[in-house]
Amino acid sequence: MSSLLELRHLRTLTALRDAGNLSRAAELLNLTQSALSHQLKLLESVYGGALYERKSAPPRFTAIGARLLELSDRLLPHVDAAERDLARLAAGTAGQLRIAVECHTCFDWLMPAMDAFRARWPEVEMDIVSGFNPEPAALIPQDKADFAVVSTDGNGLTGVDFHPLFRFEIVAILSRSHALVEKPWLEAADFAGETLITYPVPDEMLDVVRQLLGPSGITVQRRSTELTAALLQLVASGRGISALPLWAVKSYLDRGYVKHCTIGRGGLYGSLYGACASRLSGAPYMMDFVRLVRESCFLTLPGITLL
Amino acid sequence: MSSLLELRHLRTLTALRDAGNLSRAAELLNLTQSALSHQLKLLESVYGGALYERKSAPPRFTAIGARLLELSDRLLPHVDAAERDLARLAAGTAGQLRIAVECHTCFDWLMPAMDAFRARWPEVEMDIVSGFNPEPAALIPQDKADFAVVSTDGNGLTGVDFHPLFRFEIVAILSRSHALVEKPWLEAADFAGETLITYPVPDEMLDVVRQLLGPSGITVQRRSTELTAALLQLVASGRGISALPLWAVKSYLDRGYVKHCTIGRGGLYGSLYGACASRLSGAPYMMDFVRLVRESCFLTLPGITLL
DNA sequence: TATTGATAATGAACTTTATTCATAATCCTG
DNA sequence: CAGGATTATGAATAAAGTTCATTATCAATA
Repeated sequence: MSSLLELRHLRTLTALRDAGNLSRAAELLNLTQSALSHQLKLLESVYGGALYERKSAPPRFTAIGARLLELSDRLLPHVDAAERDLARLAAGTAGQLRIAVECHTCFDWLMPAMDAFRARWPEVEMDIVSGFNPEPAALIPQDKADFAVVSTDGNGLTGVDFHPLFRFEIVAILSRSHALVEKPWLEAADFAGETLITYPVPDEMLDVVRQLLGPSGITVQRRSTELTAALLQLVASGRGISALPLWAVKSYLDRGYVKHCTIGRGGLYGSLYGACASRLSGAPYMMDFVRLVRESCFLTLPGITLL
Repeated sequence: MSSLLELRHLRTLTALRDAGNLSRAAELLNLTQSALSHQLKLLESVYGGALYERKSAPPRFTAIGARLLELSDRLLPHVDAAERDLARLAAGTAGQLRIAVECHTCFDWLMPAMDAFRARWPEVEMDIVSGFNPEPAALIPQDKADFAVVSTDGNGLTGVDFHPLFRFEIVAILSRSHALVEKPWLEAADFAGETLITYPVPDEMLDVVRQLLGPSGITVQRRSTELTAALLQLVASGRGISALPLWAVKSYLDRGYVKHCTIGRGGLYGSLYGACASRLSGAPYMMDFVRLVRESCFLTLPGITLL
C-alpha cells in the first residue's frame, strides 16, 4: 500500500554505482552481498523491472534504476548535510583534528580524504603533526594529536580507540632483470644478501621485517629514501629490492617499470588503523573522518580490502 | 555507527506538523500513536534532544526538529515525484479518471483533491460524470465512470472495489429558536411533524432516513434545494429542520447562524467510500487519488475520522 | 480541587522485515 | 572447460518496527 522506498535503498544503489559491483558495494556499506541482492530484488519486484544489467561491470542501469539513482543524487547530499548540522547542534563545540602519520605513503590517500573533510566540516581545525613519528599513536594520550594512522591495533594504550581502516598486500619490488622474478613467491631466505630499499623508518615498523625477516632471524642491508619514485628508481637500477604496498606501485607495475613478486606463501599483508582518543571516538566529525578515509581509500586504492 | 535516519521518520515528522498532534498524525499514516511515539523517542535519543514541545498544539519544533522538517520538505516532494515517474514507467498507459458523485456536498472536498491530482498526474484525463446519480457505483461496471463516491461499501457489485475514505457525524440543524435545541439529542419521534429540508436525493440515500426514521417507521415532509447556503437559509427562517454533515455546516454553527443537535444517543454517523473498478484498484494513479482525497479531507474537514 | 477527556509515554508481546549464513547458480576469462 | 569472481537463493537468525494494554500527563471544566 504505502511506499516502501527508504534511504537505505538509495544508499545501496549509489554504493553499487560507486563500487562497481554488488560485492564491493556491500563492503562499502558494511553489509553482505546477500543483503544487497535481497534489497534490489525487492525493489525490482515493486517497480516491476530490473534496476540494472547484472553481468556488466561497471553496472549499466535501466530506466528504473537510473531514475532511482537520480533521486539518490538529489537526496543523499541533503541528508548528509542535515545530519552534520544536527551533529553540530548536539556537540556545539568545534573541535580540532591534528593528524599524525607513521609512514610517508599515507599521504597519498590521506590528502583526498582531508580535502573532502575540510569541505564538510569547515569549522574543525585540521592540522598535520609535523615530523614522522615512529609511534604516532603515542601522541594521542599526550594530546599532541587527535588522529594517528598506525599499522597495528591496540598498542596497549589506554584511552585510545583503534578504527580499522583497510588491509592491503605488500609485494616485493624487483628490477625487471632480477633473478627472483621467476619464483612464484619469495621466502625469507631469498632476502639474504639483498639490499632492502625502504622509507626511512625503523626496522620494527616495516611489515616485511616484522612479519617475515624478523621471525626467521635474517638480517639485510638497508637503504632508505623518502619518495616512492626515488625508491623505485633505485630498485629499477638494480641497487636492491623493496617491499611496498601493491596499491602504491600499481601504476609502475602496469607500465612495466619494475616487476613484483608475492612475499611468503599466502602473500604478505599489512593493515592500517586510525587511532583516536576514546573521548573523541564517538564525535560525529571524527566518525565522519574515519568514514571518509575508508570510503575514499576503498574507491581509489586498487586491490585493498576494507577492515 | 551508520545513520539510521529513514524516509519513514521524515514522513512522521511532516505528518505530525500537518495533523497537529501525534494521534492525528498516526491516523494520517495508518499507524498507531504508539508507533510514532517510539519513532520519535528513538530519533531524540540519537540526536540528543527533544524534537518538539509535547504539550503544545500545534506542535512547536525545536532546532533539531525544525532541521529535520526542513530536510523532509526538501526531500519528500522529490521522492513522491520519483515514485510517480516509476509508476508511469511501469504502467506506460495514461489512463483516465471519470468521477461520479452521489451527493452535492462531495464537491466541497473533492475539488481541492482533484486540483492536487491534476498537478501530479497531468497525463491522466480527469472528468466529472454529469448529472447526479442515485447509485453512482453502478456506473463503474458499465464503464461510464472510473471512480464513484458512495456512502456504503460493497453493494454486491462484482468487479468493483471500495476504498474507505472517512467517517463524519451528521447533526440535526435547527433554527436558533427551535424548541428541540434544548434536548441533549433527538430521537426519531422528534422528527414527526417536522419538515425535513435536504438535498434533492431519494429518501433511501439520506442517512437520517436510512438509519433512524426508516427503521422506526416515521415519515416526514420533505423539501429540497441544491445549495447548502439555501438549505440553511430555510432552516434559519423556520421552514423546517435539516440533517447535514457536521463538517459542512461547522462555519455556520460557529457564527451562530443556526443551532445543531446530536441525532440519536451516540450520534448519527455517515461513512464515505471511493468505488473503483478492481482492475484499476492497484493502478498507482488511482491509489494516489484515493490517498489525496483521504489526506486533503482529513486535513481540511473538521471533526472527521479516517476509515 | 476533583473529574473527565484528550494526548502522550511506556514496556512487553508480537509481527514483520532485514540481514546473515551457507550454498548454488551464473558468468567471465584465460 | 576449469577456476575465479560475482550474483542469486532459501532458510535461519537477528533486528527492527508496530501494536496492545496500560499508565502518565495535562488542560479544561464541573
